[in-house]
This record gives sequence, structure tokens and C-alpha cells, in this order.
Amino acid sequence: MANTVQAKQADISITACSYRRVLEIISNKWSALVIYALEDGSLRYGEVRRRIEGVSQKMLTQTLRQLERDGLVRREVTPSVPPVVDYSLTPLGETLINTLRHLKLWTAEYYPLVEKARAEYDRVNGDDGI
Amino acid sequence: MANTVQAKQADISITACSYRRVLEIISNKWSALVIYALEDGSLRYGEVRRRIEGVSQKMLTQTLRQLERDGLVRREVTPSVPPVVDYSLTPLGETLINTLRHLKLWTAEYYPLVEKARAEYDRVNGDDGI
DNA sequence: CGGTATCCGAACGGATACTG
DNA sequence: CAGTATCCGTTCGGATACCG
Repeated sequence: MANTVQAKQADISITACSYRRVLEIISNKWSALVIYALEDGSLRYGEVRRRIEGVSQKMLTQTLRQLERDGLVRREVTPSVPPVVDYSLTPLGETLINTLRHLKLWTAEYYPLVEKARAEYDRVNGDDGI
Repeated sequence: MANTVQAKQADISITACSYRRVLEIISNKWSALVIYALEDGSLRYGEVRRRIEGVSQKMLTQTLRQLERDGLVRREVTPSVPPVVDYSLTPLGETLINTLRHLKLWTAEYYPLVEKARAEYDRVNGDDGI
């Protein structure tokens, strides 16, 4: 911590370290989608599954368990036959969805530009080699 | 498109579909970290690498190429010996970092609660079985 | 300095079958 | 209905060696 440069680098490393952890929460294929599916309120397992096109039973269950462990989603079991299991966002989960909304807005506004950039990149560097 | 329920589900699917694509941009291990490393301006390859603790040469190069293809990062080569390669955010990349900042703020404020939730979950469901 | 190429284990994630 | 268990291919990502 001698000079400002070193101090700043240390700060970046520390920040990056914890920052990486959040990314681990939402960076798998389905977590953010599940959180989004629950934004309007409680849903049963099957309803969540129907809302998220393409998710398998295995991955949905795994994702829900992980989010439950992280304190973002609440799981409520009504022991009946057949069983009823409801999922909803916890207050902590609600705080995260506000943040995720910004990501969604960015997508809506700028994703076409990303696709355009990709097409241009592929046109230039494209299928020339191999 | 008979009733509102179906219409809403369709809308969710479409949104989720494109939303998933942004997640693909930043959901790998290093992309968001690289974007963050470049927030203060242009950096040389080695400087980026030193800023991101733990990244390997292979993954850094791969991540930078991908971000370049997505139009988020610009790569400028000065052909000298030894070569100099500078990386910086494009205007499009700048728009994304504003969004990512919200994620970082969320982390700073709420991540401790996530860790607490995990500890509690593990305490309850913990190492009882297997 | 700033890469590329290759090998390899670990993790991700889909398909299928079975259960309370 | 809401899972669990298993198999298995694909991708991720680190280590190492080499290159212009």
C-alpha cells in the first residue's frame, strides 16, 4: 500500500474477487431466467418449468436448489397427494431482480448492435482460414 | 394468441430467449472481469492480465477475442518489435459497463447476506446424509 | 511481448428411467 | 406432481510448450 497505483490494483483485485462470486450466482445457464420467471410472484414447479422454454427437469431442480441455498428463492412444500411445491423470490431475491432488470433493458436496446458487430467480425475475419 | 395468458407466456419466452443471449456474453468466467478491467481506459495485454488475478493466458486471449467479436472491446495492434497491443472499450462496451455497475453495487451491499443464507442452509440441510 | 497449439481433467448440462 | 439417479457427450478452463 505504498503508492496509489498499488492501492488501486489491490482494490481492483479484491473487488473482482467478490464480484466474481455474484457472477457465479447468475452466470450459469438458468439462474437469471428462473429469477425472472418468479418476478410476478409465487409459482408452482411445473409453472416455472413451462415459463422457461427448454429447461430440463434436472437443471431446473438443480438451479432452484442453488437459488434457495443462496437465499434468493423460497421453497414451500404442501404435503399432499400429489404434492404441491411453490417457489417465490425472497426479499433478497427481489433486490437482485431490480438489478437484473437493467441487464434486460440493455439487451433490449443494444443486443442488435452486438449481432451486427458479430456479423461484421465474421465477414472480415471469417471463414478464410480452415 | 387466444387469451392474455398465452400472450403473456409467449412474450416471456421471447424475452427470455434474447435475455439468455446477453447472459452468454457475460456469464463465462472472465468476460465481466475484463470489461471491468478496461473501465478506466486503454490497457496493454499484459496490463489487463495483471489486473485480473488468476486468469490464464489462454482464457484471457479467448475472452478478449470474444468481446472484440461482440463489438464490446477494441483491439489495436502496433506492429513493432516487440509488438504492442492495446485494448479498450468501444462505445457499445461503455454502455454495458454502466449496467454492470449495478451488479457490482448489488454485490457490495447484499453479498454478505448470500453467504449468511448459504451457511444457514448448510447448517440445516447440511452434512447429515452422506 | 503477445500470442498459438495441444493435452487433459473437471464441470456443465441433456436424455432417460425410476419414485413417493 | 415433483422430484431423484445414472449415463454420457460437450464445453470450460488450466498447464505446458512453442512461435513471430
